[in-house]
Amino acid sequence: MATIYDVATLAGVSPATVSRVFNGRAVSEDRAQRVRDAAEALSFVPNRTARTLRRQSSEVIALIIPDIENPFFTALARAVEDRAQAAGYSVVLCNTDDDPVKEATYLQIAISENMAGVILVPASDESDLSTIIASGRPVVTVDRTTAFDVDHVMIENEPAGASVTAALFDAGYQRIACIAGPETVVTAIDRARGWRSVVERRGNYNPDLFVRSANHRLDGGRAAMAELLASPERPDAVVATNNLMGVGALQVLNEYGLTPPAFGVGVIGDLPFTTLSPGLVTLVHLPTRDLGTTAVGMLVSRISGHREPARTVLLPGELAAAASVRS
Amino acid sequence: MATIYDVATLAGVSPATVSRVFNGRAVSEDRAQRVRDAAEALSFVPNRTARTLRRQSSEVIALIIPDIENPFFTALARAVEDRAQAAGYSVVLCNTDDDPVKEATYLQIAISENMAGVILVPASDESDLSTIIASGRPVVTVDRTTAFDVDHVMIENEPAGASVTAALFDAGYQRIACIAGPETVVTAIDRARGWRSVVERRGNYNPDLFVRSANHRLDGGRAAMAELLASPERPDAVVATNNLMGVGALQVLNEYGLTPPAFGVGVIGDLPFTTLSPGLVTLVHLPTRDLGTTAVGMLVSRISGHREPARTVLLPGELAAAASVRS
DNA sequence: CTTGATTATGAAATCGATTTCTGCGACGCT
DNA sequence: AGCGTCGCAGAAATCGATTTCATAATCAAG
Repeated sequence: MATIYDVATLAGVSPATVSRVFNGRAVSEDRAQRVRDAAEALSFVPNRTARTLRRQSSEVIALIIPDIENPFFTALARAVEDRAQAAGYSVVLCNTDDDPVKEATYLQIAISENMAGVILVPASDESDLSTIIASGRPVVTVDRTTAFDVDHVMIENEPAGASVTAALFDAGYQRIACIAGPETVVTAIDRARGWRSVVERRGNYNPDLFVRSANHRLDGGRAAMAELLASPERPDAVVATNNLMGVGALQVLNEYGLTPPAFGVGVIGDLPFTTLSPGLVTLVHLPTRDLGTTAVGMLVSRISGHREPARTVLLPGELAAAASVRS
Repeated sequence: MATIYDVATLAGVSPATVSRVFNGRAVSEDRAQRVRDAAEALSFVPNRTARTLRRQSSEVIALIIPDIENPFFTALARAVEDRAQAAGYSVVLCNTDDDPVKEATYLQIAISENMAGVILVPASDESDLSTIIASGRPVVTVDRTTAFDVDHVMIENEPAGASVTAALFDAGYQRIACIAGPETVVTAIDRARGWRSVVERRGNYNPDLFVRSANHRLDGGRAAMAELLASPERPDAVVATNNLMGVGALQVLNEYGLTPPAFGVGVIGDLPFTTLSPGLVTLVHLPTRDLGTTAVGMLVSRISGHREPARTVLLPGELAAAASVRS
C-alpha cells in the first residue's frame, strides 16, 4: 500500500502538502495537480488507522444492539446505516445478546478504537455508561432508557400498550392477557403498564393472573403463550410487548388451532415475515426508521461539537387495529 | 484516558516494559506487579488504534453481507460473531444492499483500517476482489462465488434445488414453477438449475414458461408469485430459491386463498418468523451456523499465517419435505 | 520603498503503542 | 580468572497520517 510519503516523493513535494491537498487546505494549483496525479498513479488511499491516531477520532459510529436476529433491530440498523453513510460515517454493528458484559466490552472497544460516537440500545436499565461518558465520546441511547443523562430516542411505550389493549376490548375480547418482556427492560415494563391501566379500567379480572414475563425472543413468546393457555384463568386474547414474542404466541396458538380472530392477538411491533392475512392481528406499528435517523442526527450534531443538555425525543407508535370480528 | 506512558511513570519503569507486561514477554515479577497495579489504578486500556498502526493489523474482522434485514444473513452474522469472539476477534458488520459500489467502499475501509481479515458474501458474481487480495489481507467468501481464487464456503445449491423440486413432484404436484433470484447471483442460478433438471426429467411442460427472476427480497417474491398466478400457464406449485422470496410467495398465495397444500410451496432456506403450521411447506434447511463457523475457522487460520492454495468447502442442505397431502 | 500582513511550503513534532537495538549484570563453563 | 551466553530493561525507532512551527515569498498599505 502506498503511503503519503510515496505520493510526496513522486510528486516532488512534502508529505505535509499531500495531506493538505486531501484535506482541502490551501495548496497552489500546480502542486495540487501533481499530488493528485501521483496519488492516482499509486492508487493511494489514506491509512485510516494513522489518521485516527493523530486526529483522536475516526469516522466510524458504533451501533450496539441486543439481538441482531430481531427484525426490529435490523430495521433500526438499516436506518442508522443509511443516514450515517449520508453523513460520511461508517457503521459497525455490535451484538450484545442482552449481556451487560458483552456490552461493556463493546463500549470499551469503541473508546479504544477512537470511534466517533456510539448509538446504544442498552442491554438493561442497569447498563453502565459511566466509562464511555467519562471518555467524552458522544452517546445516544435508543429504545431503552438508563439512569444516565445522555441523548435519548424512544417510543411512547405506555400509550402503545394501552391502545393495543383498548382495541382488543373494542373488538369484543374480555380477558386479555399480556406477554411482557424481561423486568430489566424499561420498554417492556412501560408497555405492560399501558396494558395494565386499560385492564384495570375495562377488564373484569385480576391483571396479576394474566401477565407473564418472558425473554424477548421467539421461544419466550412460545413458552409464555403455552403457559397462559394451560392456566385455569384462560384468556381469550393476548398482548405481546414485542414482535418476536408475538410471533411465538401466534405459533403456539396456531398449534392449538386457535388462530385470530378466534383468539385475539395484539402485538407492539411489526411482523414483517409472517404470512398472516393482514387485519387479523391488532398491532402497533413502530417508527423504526425515525428512531434510527433521529439517533444519528443527534449523534452527529454532538460529534460536531454541539454542547447542550441531553435531549429526549419521544416518537409515537401507530395503531393498526384488526377488524372487530367478534362484535 | 491513561496511556502506556502514564502507567510507566507511575510504576517507575519504561513504556517498553509496560508493553511487555501486557503482551506476555519476559519481565521480572516485581516490576510486572508494579505495572499491573499502576494500570489498575489508572484503569488503563491500551489504545487499539496505536497498536493497530504499529502492528499493521487489528483484531477486527469485517463481515460484509448483502442484506442485513434477511434472517439468513443475520443468522450467519450471529454464528460468525460467536466464533470470532471465541477466537479473540471482534466483528464489524457491513451491509452492501447488493450494491457493488458500497461493497468496494467497505473493502477499501477494511484495508485502510488494517482489519485482520474479511468474510464476504459477494454482492454479485462480478464483485471485484483484486484490491483486497493485492493488499494481502485474508478473504473468505461465503454463500456466493466469484471468479477470484480465495477460500470459499458454500452450500450445495443445485442438489438443494433438485431435492425440493423432486419432493413436490413426489407429493403429487405436476406443474411446479420456480421463483429464482437475480441472474447475477450464482446461488440463485445453481438452485434454479437444480429445479430445472428435475422438471426436465419429470415435468410435462416447458420450464422456460414457469420460471421468474426476482430480487431476493419479500417484494421480489410477491411480484413473481402474482405474475405466475396471473399467467395462462398456471402452476400448481412453486419453488422459491431463497427464504424471503418464499415468504413473499406465501403471502400472495394466502391473499388468493391458496394456502398449502392447495398450492404446493417449496423453499430453499428456513422460515423462522412465519406462523405456518409446520409440515405444510417443503423446505431445505440451510446449515447457516456451519457456514459461519467454517468461514471464521478458515479466516483465522489464514490470519495466523497459513499458506496454502485456496480451499472450497461445500455444505449440504437438509430436505424437510411436507407430507404428501395430494396423493 | 519600507513595513506588516498574508500565503504557501517544508521540517519536525505528534498521536500511543510495539519492537528493535543496545547495554548491563548474572551465570556457567573451562 | 576470563569469556561467552542469557535474561531483563531502557532508549529510541517505527507505523502513517495530521498539524504546529518556522521560513521564505508575495502583496498591500502607508
